[in-house]
Amino acid sequence: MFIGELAKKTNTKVETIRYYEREGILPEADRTYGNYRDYSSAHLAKLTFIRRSRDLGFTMAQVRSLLDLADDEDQPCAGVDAMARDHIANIDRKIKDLTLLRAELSHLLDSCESERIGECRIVEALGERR
Amino acid sequence: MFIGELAKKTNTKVETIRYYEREGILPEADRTYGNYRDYSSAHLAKLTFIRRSRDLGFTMAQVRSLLDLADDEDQPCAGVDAMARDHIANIDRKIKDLTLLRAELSHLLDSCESERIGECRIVEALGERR
DNA sequence: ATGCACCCTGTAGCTACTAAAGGGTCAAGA
DNA sequence: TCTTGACCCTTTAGTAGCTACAGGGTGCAT
Repeated sequence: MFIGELAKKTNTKVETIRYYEREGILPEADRTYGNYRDYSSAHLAKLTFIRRSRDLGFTMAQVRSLLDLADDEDQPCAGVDAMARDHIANIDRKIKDLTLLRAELSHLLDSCESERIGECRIVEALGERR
Repeated sequence: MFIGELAKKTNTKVETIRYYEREGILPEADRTYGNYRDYSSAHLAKLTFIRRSRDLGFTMAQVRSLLDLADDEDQPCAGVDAMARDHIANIDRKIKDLTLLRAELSHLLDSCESERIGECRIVEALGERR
């Protein structure tokens, strides 16, 4: 299968696939006589894994670790489990920060009732030293 | 005031301040005889505004718009108000996405009870068939 | 005069792609 | 057979928002 087909099947841009190859996260494909990359179903599986993981918010470094862990069949599941837990903790932190942010912004909005920027509380509040 | 002091007061890295100047978002400072940047309290106020806005998750482009809006004292507050509302909508989207993500990951975790990676449901679920 | 903290410019690196320039390959249709 | 058009190739540079050097100069206290 050529790169365009693989791209379609995994919902990935062609350039991104070549980028993954350059980065060494996706193994190099065989080449046809005309120098086209020729992918196997193993490539399809691995790229699917990578994309799913990235979609879930894992960084490239984390995906690399996941792939390393997954490559050793006899390793305990615990490593993968730990990474997932860690990632959930990160997500929780982000959600908390965003929620605080939202409250602050919405508070600012409540205080914006004047007609001119000169009296705008939002502008004031953003420039104040705290 | 020299750049180091401004950096301390605004909790900003020195390099970041110079970057803001290069980007044209913070006006150039006067220079001393020895070519040191010499900042005024107007710079302090503007940088504080920029940093607060960035902390609230506004992009550089948005901060630029906010500054433009704020610079015209007679403009109605509505522009700033609209940007804040828009930003809140973005934040709500992000929170929603992260919450979904968290649910998915936590679901994966529940299914991880085997001893070996070979049977790890997380790895399977992510796309790797072994 | 010497040490040290601070400042300067310029350049390159980071993440995870994305785009574009300038070309080659291949199958189908006229 | 020739041409068209979709696909592929490599290389390079761009994105956001900083951050980190390298290789120097400045200013002040001892």
